Amino acid sequence: MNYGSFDELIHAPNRLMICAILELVDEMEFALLKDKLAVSKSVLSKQLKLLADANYLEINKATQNGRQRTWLSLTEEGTEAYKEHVKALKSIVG
Amino acid sequence: MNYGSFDELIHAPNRLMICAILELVDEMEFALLKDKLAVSKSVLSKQLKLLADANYLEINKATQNGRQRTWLSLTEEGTEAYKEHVKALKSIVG
DNA sequence: TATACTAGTTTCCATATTGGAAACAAAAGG
DNA sequence: CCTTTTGTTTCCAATATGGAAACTAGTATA
Repeated sequence: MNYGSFDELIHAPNRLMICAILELVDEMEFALLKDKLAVSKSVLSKQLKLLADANYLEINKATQNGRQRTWLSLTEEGTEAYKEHVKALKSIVG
Repeated sequence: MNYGSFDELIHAPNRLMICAILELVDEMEFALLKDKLAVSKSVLSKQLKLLADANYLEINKATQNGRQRTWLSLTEEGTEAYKEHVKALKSIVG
């Protein structure tokens, strides 16, 4: 039986939300994610960097119709870590 | 539909474990809980105080067979808050 | 080209959290 | 008394968190 692996990096409220959202929608724009979380852009940027540094998150920048956009998505490693963390959570809270 | 109420006090890893354990077993001794969490007594004492200050935890001291023992248990308010937090978690992680 | 705007990033700073060791307190036993 | 047991509180260092402001890069506009 696999009880999952508790991941403190993912557990923090904002980062848990980020992972949960990105796992569902596969990818999302910075600005939209910022609105969903209701945090400042500096805070979001820093939380994203933490996830990216752990190879949990991919940050893709592109220009569309003259607008700069940043797309976020979990890497495979990030998705796996998130799923493991969810397992761990479930084994804790039942 | 009730999505629960995310509770940062409960969410922190050690405190989440404390609540999860106490919700299951109803009450537990300080020393045993300390072993389960694998933290120092000062750390456990402080986390317990935080929960107690929020009226989430009851701390009962008694002397049994000449030994001082401290029993921990969630209050009704604590149990309720924990359950709400678990709901919130589940609504986040699916 | 100069200026302004958009979209994030990084710096700065203040506050909060976390953790263990050590000092302390209280109760019980010898 | 002195010691042991069982937590609590203090002390101190390390990390985390958050927003505002400064900064950067790309794009648009005059």
